[in-house]
Amino acid sequence: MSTPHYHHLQQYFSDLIASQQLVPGSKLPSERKIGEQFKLTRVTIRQALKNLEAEGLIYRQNRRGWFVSPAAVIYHPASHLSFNLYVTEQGFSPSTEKLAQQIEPANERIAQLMNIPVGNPVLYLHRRRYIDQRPVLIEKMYINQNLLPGIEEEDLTESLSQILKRKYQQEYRDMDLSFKSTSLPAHAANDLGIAAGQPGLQIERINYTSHKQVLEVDYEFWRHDAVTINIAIRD
Amino acid sequence: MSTPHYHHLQQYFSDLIASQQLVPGSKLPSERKIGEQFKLTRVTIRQALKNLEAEGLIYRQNRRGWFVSPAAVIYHPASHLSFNLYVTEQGFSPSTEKLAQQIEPANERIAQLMNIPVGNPVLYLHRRRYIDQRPVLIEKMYINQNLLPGIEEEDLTESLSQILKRKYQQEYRDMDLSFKSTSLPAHAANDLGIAAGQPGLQIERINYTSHKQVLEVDYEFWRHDAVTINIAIRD
DNA sequence: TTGGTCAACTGGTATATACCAGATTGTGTA
DNA sequence: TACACAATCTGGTATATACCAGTTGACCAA
Repeated sequence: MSTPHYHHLQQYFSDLIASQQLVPGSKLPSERKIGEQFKLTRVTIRQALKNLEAEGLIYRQNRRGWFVSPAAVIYHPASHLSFNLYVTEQGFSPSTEKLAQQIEPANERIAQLMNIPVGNPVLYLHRRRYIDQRPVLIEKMYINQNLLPGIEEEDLTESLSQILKRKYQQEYRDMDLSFKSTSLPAHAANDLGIAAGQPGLQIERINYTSHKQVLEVDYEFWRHDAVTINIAIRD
Repeated sequence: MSTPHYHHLQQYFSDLIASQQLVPGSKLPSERKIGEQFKLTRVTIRQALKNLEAEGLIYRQNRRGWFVSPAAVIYHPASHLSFNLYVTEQGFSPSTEKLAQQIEPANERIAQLMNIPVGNPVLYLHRRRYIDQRPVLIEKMYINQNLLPGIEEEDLTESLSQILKRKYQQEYRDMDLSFKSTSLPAHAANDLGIAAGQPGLQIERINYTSHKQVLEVDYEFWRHDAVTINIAIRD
């Protein structure tokens, strides 16, 4: 067994995608069909498909099939551009869905960051964001409502940075970012409609006002194949 | 089948690790042993182990076994600290191995970035870096030797930033960073001694001199469980 | 003590098979 | 035409089994 069978399969689909005989969004044949064609069992085929998934070339929808991944969007956090803006600029179609919005008592971490007592109310916002109808990102944010009175009355499917600018004459400035490549936790995988344990990218983002106060703490859970992060460091 | 069997197994090992009954570096029982204990087949066990691997809790060494992952090191690219420094500061023991060093003709991308003709010589450096004896990172760098005459005579297992400072009175300043969570390409997986297709983090880094010239282009391939990236954006 | 050989052990790859649960599709009825 | 329902298709989970290819450790010979 010089090179394993699944490797040939990987190469086969990889080539089809590279040569655009399979275009983003199109459906692969079912695992059983591929099995007939290549005389391989589903175990072997799934190994190949999972590897392609890890490469970011394909993705699956539960019990619907495997699909070719669209190109990843480039996320440039330092630019302070909103999701809607940078996704649109790159030729994709963004949308946002609010899954939950409520006033919550601050947990320890949030309280410490926002310099408020533990248990004080913060605005919790839970959103799902799409690129071309594909759910790619779950956001869970904690907003310092002391700094943004009345924020909970806004349409929070809108871009937050827009609301900040329009209503509060504030802009995002300093931020702390933390990235970790790891599988998606069950809650995020569920929200994205994918099996738990699939690879993902987790981001923690802390946004500050121009007066060094914590405006918002943001946890993002991305499909790993949906995004590339670019940052320019300028001293 | 309310919750799948592999999920119980995952929880079991996850708990053992969280409660430190299994400490970083220690070996899990073999897949067959686990199978006997839990009356499950290897297929099911491997599903659980692969999920734990994706979470970053365990990793494998080819035909040696599964091991508990050490804590991830925090990489703070904007700090300009060398690998040796930040790894040491976090209580780990770094080491570096030079895999290749040669003068190479610049490819299109490198040439364009460095503003030199395609095919002009650049210094190519290929290193493997370890944390506590575990290979975690493959580096492939292209160095603008026009800006650093004689660089090829230095000990290039050393920190490059040290050499820059000592020999050339230069320091890292501006840089462009690009992150992508994807599986490791075959060459990097090989160099890390792991099976191709395992999850990883790819970084492209372009380092500039204080005069906006490209000093070095760096491709990094990290084990995904070995690193968390932190960046502070300050306008 | 050193070096080599070999058996046992490990994960890696693969076949064949089965049943489950959600998604889709087609059909027949109201 | 609109709806309900059943058949079918899809990936998800799992068993049982087999052989391959590096790794390790024990043992023996030089």
